[in-house]
Amino acid sequence: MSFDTLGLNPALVKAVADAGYTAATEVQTRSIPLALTGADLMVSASTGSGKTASFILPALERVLAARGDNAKRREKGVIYGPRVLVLTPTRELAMQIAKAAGIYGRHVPGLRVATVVGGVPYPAQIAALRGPLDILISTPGRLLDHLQTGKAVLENVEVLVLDEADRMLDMGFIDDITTIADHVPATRQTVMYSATFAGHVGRLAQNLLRDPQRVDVASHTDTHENIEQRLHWADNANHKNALLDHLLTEREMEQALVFTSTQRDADWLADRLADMGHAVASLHGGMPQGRRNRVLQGLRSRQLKVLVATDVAARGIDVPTISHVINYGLPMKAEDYVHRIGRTGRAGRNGLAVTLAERMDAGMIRRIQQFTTQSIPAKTIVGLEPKSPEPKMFPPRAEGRFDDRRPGGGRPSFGKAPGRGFASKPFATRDGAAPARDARSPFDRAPAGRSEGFAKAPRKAFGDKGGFKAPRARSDGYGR
DNA sequence: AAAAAAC
Repeated sequence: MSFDTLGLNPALVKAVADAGYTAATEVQTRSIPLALTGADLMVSASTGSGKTASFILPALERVLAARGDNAKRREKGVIYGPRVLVLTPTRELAMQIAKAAGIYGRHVPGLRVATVVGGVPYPAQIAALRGPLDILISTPGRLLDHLQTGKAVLENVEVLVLDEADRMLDMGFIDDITTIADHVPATRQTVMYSATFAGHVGRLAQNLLRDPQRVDVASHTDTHENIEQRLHWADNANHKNALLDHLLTEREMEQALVFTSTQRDADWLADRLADMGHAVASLHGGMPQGRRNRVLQGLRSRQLKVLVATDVAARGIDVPTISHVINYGLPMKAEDYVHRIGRTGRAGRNGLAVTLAERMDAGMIRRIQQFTTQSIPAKTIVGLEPKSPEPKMFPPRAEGRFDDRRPGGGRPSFGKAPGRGFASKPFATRDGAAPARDARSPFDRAPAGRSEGFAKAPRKAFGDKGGFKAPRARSDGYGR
């Protein structure tokens, strides 16, 4: 559906068109008209579904509608605080949403958007909170800090948006969110986004929302239709490294996001890859915020080809040129796998999500397959086949939608064109391991001409790699 | 046993 039928101000429709979007996504089509009525909303939408615009556009609509009030508000010399407050779990997400607000709000005269997140100096934030403000995007901790010191005023908030509510609860923000919500007028509109509304999130919704409308666009069992998933079994860390290097030097590799399980592994792996000549940096919560910002900027500007990150990057990061997501270390929760792979295949592009697993990871692989009710097809790369037999995997329990969607059995493998699925062998048994070089996939082309180990030719490296320490667990001395 | 987030 087109944006101009959603009831949005032409200034917003124009900004959306300027940004290159023609059609609204499902979550936008369904939630924007509801949001414009002022109703409370519970929205479950998968990552990359255009979620941010679905709450930023109605927020901007409200800002536009209130333009007349602003002169009055500014005159009085009183701190009014924002009209719209958005809470997000991570700092990067907050800044990304702020950027989107700037883009969609470019034709909104005098729009003021501010972010309040941890890890950055206070004075600029305090100044921003004091000035006239339309939209405030914040992580809970720092905002609560400002509330306690009286620097943040939320008594004129009209719209409260909770993005990634399930994640914020996972991170222990329940009390912070409740306290912040207590500072916001009860007459507000509240919009809550979450992958699920079961358990704690549902209870929080009950406490914060009034007669909410529900918009269910996607569940975790839905396929990312434009993301091809693959599994490579590796004998050991050495083998995993060789597979990784192969993937990173594929011709189709535009930019890769490589996930590790720990901060230490992220630094370590980025350091090794830099030594190999990759334009790489790491990203994790243990890094100073300034450097986190620079790294993300390096990824966006495409100075970086490879980003090695912890799950801080699992949600929200929206960089359309990420062609590969590689799970070098598995996530701790199956749910996080779904968020990780959603970092590729964005803005209508195709993406490849490759999981490198050792035998000890078989349990997690099984849980992921169970969670998504899909199996991840196991593949091999010529010259890099695992020497030990693959773990025996059992098919995930097929639930309703799984069968409903593909009556013939099997899942689409890449894109939507017929005949691309692996219809006859939907499960990753040893027999089901398909040849790696499958010419039907855009990611499968002729071998790069190298069968093992890392590339030796030095290429351009990115950023510093200070503070690197080899992890004790890695005594196998791969590579060199 | 991880990561994230306030100082």
